[in-house]
Amino acid sequence: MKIGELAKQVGVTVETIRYYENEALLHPALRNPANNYRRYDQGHLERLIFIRRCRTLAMTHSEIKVLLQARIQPDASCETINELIDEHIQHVQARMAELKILETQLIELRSQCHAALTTRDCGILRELDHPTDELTEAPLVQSHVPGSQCKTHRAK
Amino acid sequence: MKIGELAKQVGVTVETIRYYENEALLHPALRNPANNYRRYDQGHLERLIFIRRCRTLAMTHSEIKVLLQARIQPDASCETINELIDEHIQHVQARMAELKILETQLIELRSQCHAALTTRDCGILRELDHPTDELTEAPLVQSHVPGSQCKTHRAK
DNA sequence: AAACACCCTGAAGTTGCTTTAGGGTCAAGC
DNA sequence: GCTTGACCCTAAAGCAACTTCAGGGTGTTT
Repeated sequence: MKIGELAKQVGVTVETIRYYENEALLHPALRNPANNYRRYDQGHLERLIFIRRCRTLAMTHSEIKVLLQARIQPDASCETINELIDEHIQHVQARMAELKILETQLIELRSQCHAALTTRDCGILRELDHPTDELTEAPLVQSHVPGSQCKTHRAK
Repeated sequence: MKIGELAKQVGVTVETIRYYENEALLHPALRNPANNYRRYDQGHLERLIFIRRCRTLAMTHSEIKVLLQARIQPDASCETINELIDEHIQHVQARMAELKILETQLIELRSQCHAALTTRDCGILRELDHPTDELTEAPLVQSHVPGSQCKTHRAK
């Protein structure tokens, strides 16, 4: 099948597929010598689905590469896989803990101003300017809580 | 003071300070004509601390610009600020909800394999290959739960 | 005068894609 | 035979918030 059809079946854009080939997540497709179009088979399809499932689980490309490697070595031990997933769970949990702290701080901050005053009297700005306490030694967290704005582009 | 001292006082790297100037978060510093070194005053220091406090609350640069703007307009209404913080809190909460789902899925996945088997028999790979159920329509979440690996580079 | 800490600029790297620019291919309809 | 529109190709740039690198001055000490 051609790249567009593969994209539709898996629910990604063709750009993503080409990108994965560049990243060596997908094996380079065979090309139709006549027009240089990529040609995909069932193996590509299954591998791409696997990759996408890993991505929905928020794994990085390098993590996915480890799993892909394990996937084609049926006699190897799966200990690596277990460890990878365990670590990944810990990442997620650590991240949630950070966000929980962040939420608490933001709610506290928000409570400093309820009425619509002038900025001169706004407790929020005041707090940001002259931190009273707990916000002081917070972990520096990734901006704007990435992921929440994620677009889940599906091929149309 | 010179850039290195400012960096030390606030706890960021000098690169970050120069970057903020480029981003127009910080006003361009005056330069020492003799050697072109940047020269900072108390105003810069306070503004930088303000920015860093916003960053620890995971605000984006554009959000911070709004707050910085409000900060120097004491007679304006602070409604914008309240709305900004409210939206920001919602982002954080949405992100946490996503991660909670992710965690559930990962734990479920992990439960497929307890012993160290060969990959051939590993329930995790099997699950990733042939999704049984719930993982199927998950939201696509940012990779590797960004922020958890954050280094909080402090000037030394 | 060498050593070392500190300053400068500009560009590239990070992550996982998306978007843009510029250009071929192919099937259908006129 | 030619246009139209859908689909394919590559390479490069953009996004966020920095970090890192390359290459080169400055300033103080020994």
